[in-house]
Amino acid sequence: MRAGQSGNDGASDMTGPAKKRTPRQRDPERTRAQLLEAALHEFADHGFHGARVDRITRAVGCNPRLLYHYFGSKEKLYIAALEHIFADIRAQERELDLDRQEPVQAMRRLVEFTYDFFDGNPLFVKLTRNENLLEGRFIADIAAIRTSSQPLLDAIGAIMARGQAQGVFGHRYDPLQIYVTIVALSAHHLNNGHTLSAIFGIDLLSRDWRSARRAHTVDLVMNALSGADSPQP
Amino acid sequence: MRAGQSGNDGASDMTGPAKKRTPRQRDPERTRAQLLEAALHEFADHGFHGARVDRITRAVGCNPRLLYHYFGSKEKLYIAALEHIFADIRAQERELDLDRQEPVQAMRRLVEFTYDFFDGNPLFVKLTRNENLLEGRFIADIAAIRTSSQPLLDAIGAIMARGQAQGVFGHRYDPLQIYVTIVALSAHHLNNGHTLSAIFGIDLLSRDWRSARRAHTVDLVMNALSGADSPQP
DNA sequence: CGCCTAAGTAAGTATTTTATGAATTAACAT
DNA sequence: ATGTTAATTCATAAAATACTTACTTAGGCG
Repeated sequence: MRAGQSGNDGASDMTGPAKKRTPRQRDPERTRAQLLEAALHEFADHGFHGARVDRITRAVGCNPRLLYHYFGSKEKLYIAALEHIFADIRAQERELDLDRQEPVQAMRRLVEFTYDFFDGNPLFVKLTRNENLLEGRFIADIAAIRTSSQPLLDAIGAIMARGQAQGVFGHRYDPLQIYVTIVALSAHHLNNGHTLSAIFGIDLLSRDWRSARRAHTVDLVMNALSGADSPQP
Repeated sequence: MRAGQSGNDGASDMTGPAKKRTPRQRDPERTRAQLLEAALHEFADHGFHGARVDRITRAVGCNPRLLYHYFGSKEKLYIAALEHIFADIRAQERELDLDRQEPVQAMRRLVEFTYDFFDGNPLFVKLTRNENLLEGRFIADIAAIRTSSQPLLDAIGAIMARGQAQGVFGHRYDPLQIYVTIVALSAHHLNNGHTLSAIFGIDLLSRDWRSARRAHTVDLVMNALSGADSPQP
C-alpha cells in the first residue's frame, strides 16, 4: 500500500465526503485484467442484457470511464470476455494427446476429460448459454474458434477406427454425433439444472448427483461404442 | 393534438400506413391471449432482460397500458408465459401411455416422443434456457410443475424392470439418469446449436442434421439399455 | 334511454443505464 | 526538469425503458 496517502491533501476537495481520494495506483494491465474478470462473471450471471456495466466497474472499484477506455463499449467487452473463455478450452484440449493410448482407454479419457471440463468451468457453461440465447451473434466472429475442432473430430474418428479394427468397438458412429453426445451427457444437467431440479424435486447440481452423473456418462458412452450392434427396428 | 376525432384526420399522420385510427375492437380475451402469445415469442427470443414490453405491445398492436391492465408487470407477464408453456408439456406427456406396450417398444416410443417434443417446441426450449439463465428464479413458484414428473419416472422404472425381467434389457440404470440422458441427447444441440455450429462449421440446426440426431439418440438409448453390462474399468 | 363499468387510448414521467467530453494526474523517456 | 503520453477522475449528456396518470369510448343492464 505504498500509494501516496499523504492523505490530507484530499482536503482540497470541495465536496463534503472527501473519502477515497486514494487515486488508484496506475497499473493498466491489472485494471484491464480485473475488468475482464469482473465482466466474465457479470455476463455469466446475468447474460448480456442483464449485465450492468456499472456493476462491473463497482466490482473492480474503478471509474466507469475506464471500462470504455479499455474496451470501447459493453458489446466489445462482452466479445472480449467470450474470446477469453473460449481460448481456455482450446488450450486445455491440446493437452489431451489421445493418439498414443489404447482405444478404450483413450475414449474413456476423452469422456472424463470433457465431463470434468464442463463440471469445472461454470463460467464457460453460462457464457455459452447466453451466447446461444443471442443466437450466436458474436461467436462466429471470434477467430480461431474453429482451429482445433477438426483435429478433435479426427482424433475421435481415429480412436473409433482403431477400436473397430481391434474388435473392441462395435458399430461405428459419426464422430461429430459422438462428440455432441459426450458433451450433451456432460453438460445438459448443468445448462438446465434449475428447471430440471424444480421439476423433479432433486438437486441435480449437488456434488453427489454430479458425481453419479459422471459415472453414468462414462458408462453410457463406453457401452454405446462397445455394443455389438444397435437393436434393429 | 386532441387525438380522438373521427377517421379521416389520419392525413396528419406522417407514416404511410395510417391504420391506427381504428380504435381496436373490444375483446378482452383475445387481447389477453395475443399479449401472452407475443410475450412468449419475445421472452423466448431475447430472454427476460432482453425482452421489451414495448415490442410486445407493438406486435399485438395495442396500447402499452393494456399490458399492465392485464398482467400487472413485465415480471408477472413473464411468469404467465412460463406457466403457459409448461402446461403444454404436461398435457402432451399425459398422452404417452407407456404401460401397455412391450418394454423395448415403450422405451423407443418414449425416446422418440421426447426428441420430437423438443424438436417441435423451440419456444419451450428457449424459455427454459432463459429461466436457467435466471437461475430458476420463477420456475419453483409455478405450482403443478412437479405434478406429473414422478409418474413419468415411475413409468420409466417400470419399463426397465419389465425389460429386465424379460431379459431384453441388461444393466438397470437410475430412471432419473436415463430420463436426463434422453433429454440431453434430444435437446443439447438445440440449446447450444449456435455455438456448436460455429465451432464445427456445420449447421446442427438444419433439418438433415436434426434428423440424423434423432436416429442417433434412439440408437444410443436403446443400445445402452439392451447392452449386457458396462465394460469394466 | 342513460348510466356505469371495464376495455382501450393518449401522453407523459421517473428512473435507470450506457456512453462521452474534457480536465487532471501519474509515469516515463529524453 | 520537462514535455509527452497514457491512465484516471469528474460531471453529465442522451437515450431507453418500465410503468402511470388521466382521459375516452364501447357496450351490457337497469
